[in-house]
Amino acid sequence: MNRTKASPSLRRGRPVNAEARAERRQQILDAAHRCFVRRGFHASSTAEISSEAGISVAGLYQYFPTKQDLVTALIQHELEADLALIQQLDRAADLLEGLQQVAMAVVRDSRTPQAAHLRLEILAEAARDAGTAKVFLAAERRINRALSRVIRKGQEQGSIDRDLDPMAVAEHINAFLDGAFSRLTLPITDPEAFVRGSIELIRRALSAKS
Amino acid sequence: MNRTKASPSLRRGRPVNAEARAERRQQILDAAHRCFVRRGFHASSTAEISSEAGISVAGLYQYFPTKQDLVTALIQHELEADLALIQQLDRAADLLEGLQQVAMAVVRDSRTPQAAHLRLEILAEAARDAGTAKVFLAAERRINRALSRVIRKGQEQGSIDRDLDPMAVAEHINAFLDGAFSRLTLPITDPEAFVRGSIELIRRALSAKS
Amino acid sequence: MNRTKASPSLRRGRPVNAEARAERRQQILDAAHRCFVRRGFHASSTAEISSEAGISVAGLYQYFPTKQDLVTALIQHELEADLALIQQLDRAADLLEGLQQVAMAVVRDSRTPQAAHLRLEILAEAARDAGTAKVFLAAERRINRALSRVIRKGQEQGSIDRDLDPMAVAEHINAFLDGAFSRLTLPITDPEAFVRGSIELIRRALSAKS
Amino acid sequence: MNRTKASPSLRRGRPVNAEARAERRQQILDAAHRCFVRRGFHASSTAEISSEAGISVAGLYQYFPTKQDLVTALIQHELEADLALIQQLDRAADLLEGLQQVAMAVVRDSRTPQAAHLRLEILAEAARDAGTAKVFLAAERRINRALSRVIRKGQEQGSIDRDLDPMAVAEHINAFLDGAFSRLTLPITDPEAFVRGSIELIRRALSAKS
DNA sequence: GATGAATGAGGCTTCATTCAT
DNA sequence: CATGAATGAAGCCTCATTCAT
Repeated sequence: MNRTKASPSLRRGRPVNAEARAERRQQILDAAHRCFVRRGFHASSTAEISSEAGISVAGLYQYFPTKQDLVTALIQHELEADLALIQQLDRAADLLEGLQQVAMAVVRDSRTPQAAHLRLEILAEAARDAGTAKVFLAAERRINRALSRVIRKGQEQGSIDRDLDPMAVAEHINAFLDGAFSRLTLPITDPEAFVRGSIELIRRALSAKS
Repeated sequence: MNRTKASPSLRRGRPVNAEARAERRQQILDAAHRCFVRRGFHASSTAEISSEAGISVAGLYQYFPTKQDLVTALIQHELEADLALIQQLDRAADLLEGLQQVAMAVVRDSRTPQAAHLRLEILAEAARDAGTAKVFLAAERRINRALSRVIRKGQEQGSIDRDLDPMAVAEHINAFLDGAFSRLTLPITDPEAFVRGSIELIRRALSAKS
Repeated sequence: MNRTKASPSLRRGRPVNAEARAERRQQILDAAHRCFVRRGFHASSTAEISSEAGISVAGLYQYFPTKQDLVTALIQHELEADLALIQQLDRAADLLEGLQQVAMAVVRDSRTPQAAHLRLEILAEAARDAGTAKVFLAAERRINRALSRVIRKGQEQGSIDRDLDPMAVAEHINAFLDGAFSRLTLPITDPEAFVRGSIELIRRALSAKS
Repeated sequence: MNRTKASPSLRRGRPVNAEARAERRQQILDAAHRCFVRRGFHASSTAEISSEAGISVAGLYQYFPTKQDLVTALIQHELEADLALIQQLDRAADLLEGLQQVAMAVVRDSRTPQAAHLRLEILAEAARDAGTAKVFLAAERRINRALSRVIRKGQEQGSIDRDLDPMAVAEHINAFLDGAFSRLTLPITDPEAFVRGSIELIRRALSAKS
């Protein structure tokens, strides 16, 4: 009866296959990523995802008790990747320079249209589902805080207008970038030029008046 | 030549009631709007939509031969409403003033969160489906042209920097506004302040340097 | 209330549009024929049939109160055509010669595969539905009687064995021909040779022993 | 090379129970058989079939991914049974004697009207659907080859005319028997006498001239 | 008489999920 | 732990049929 849960205290060290488990979990998340990017959250079936992950459907349910849980986990995973991206800006001397560099790297990445699509799916899911909205806003706050730190640095250097409220500006830039990003899902003529223009407008908006 | 259409007065049987048909069609689109806003395109079933429209499922299919057709029609309808919104700017003396006014009116409208959600669904659907992307881009071009006209007016008045390319700026503003708009689907503290901030940043980006 | 049926005695001669009605009816039967041949009875929808007939669906229901009625009418029509075919044999001097001629004419007709398909649909429908079976057997009896007359003529001429029972032979030939006919629906190599062989075997079966 | 299939004993999870699967599959085919005989292929719904098989509709789809696949499988199953029937003739010393015996056994079997009905459904489906036609013709060829072997044996014994082409005769007999068989779906007076007459005619057609 | 408009019932198929092995 | 097997509920769509015009 209590065999499966028997005396965890008797197990020394970390559970035997925690590593393999985490690996499998990631494998599923990757497969889900590919599926969601291809067809969206709702149009991707558990069968499709598990097949893409090279696992049985029932197996999937041992890692995510619900499809919604899988969706949520993937969203969280994705949002963390976004945070990592923003944190790259910290390394750049100048916010706008850094933004430019990161943005150009992103726009040149062939996987960006898919990433942009996924971002839209996430925004839409947050609009539909209050739970997702909460998760999204929590991640958003961390990102904005990171971004505002870089902005403040820019203000100290003088490249960004000191009158601007760093946190508010962070929120707006974030939103703006989402808008610009959403265009990268579409077959537009010159994505690179488009992104360059976006960055340039942001620069104009933030730069200290003479 | 006109044999098949000759003498419509001779047409036997019950005449087509174009008016009632158009009305019913709109009634369905309205119901679909409500459903799509509530749950998104894919999670809304034809049963749900037709029930909301006060019609049978089979009846729905006399107006839209496919669920995707209904989705597309609704998207087109929505995009046209967006165009109308942009055209309101023409009436304002100044682009930025006009933008401010329209934006404030929008943010105060209680239906805006839903409209914003629908906008996200449309963007996501465009990312998924090439046909929708085409429809979207076509509408986008019309909107951008209208917006660029207003921008040019601003440049002539001197309120907008003459070095900026009106069409490119229109594209970016449009994208930026989408990003800002997407935040209105979320339970943020002060939407009005947020939008005001967005407009202010756009003003800074566009305004002629002293 | 009794307007539609009002005083038929007051109408002189035949009802006003009996002719037009019969024409329309035939027009529908022809359309149904084309549809049934293409997809069978059950897979052909009233919408498809009426569209093929250039009429509204509701219009169809004024001529055939039920789809099954239409099917039955078409079966009857088809069976009568079969009877007419058999009666052509009467004109030939010799049964086997006549059979040969009719069969060759049939096998060379490009519409024969379709006719053969329809014949199979009719047989299958008769196997499913007792009502159709009755209709079918009634027509069969008339055909067999006609055929047996020709056979008797052949016996009198000496070309057919006098020991054979004309009616029984008619039944068997009829069934045999159905079997041979059913092969003409399939993409076989040389239909004409096949039919020739069939007739030849029948000839051997019937011919008087030396 | 055999990496993916390596060491089946290492396969994790519940092992496939091939036996139970085959049994269930047959159980479904039997149920489908009953339904198809009752109402034909197109009028039998998946709900009806699965209910008759004591399985859920979704369960049905684990064994046959499509209704058409089920139909095709059943057709194939049926055609193989026909082949087995023909192969019984091999055991008889004389073709015509054997034919007589098999035919009498068939006509006395109470399930024959149903089998005959199914045969008609198959022929009709082959006329409708090119894929089925191909399957049908392939089976037909095997049957004809088996039949022609028996015929050749008859020719060697002298009971069958040596001038006849065994393969051609096989084709015709097969077709003729289909025609005769089709009559067994109908409420005719004396099926046994009818079949006896059919065999007698075939005997006359094949027997060596004195 | 003929058509447009509407609909309940039902068709095939897929889904997320469970459970014994 | 992982899989095979099963399923109720639901999804989209089509059908034969009716009825007001």
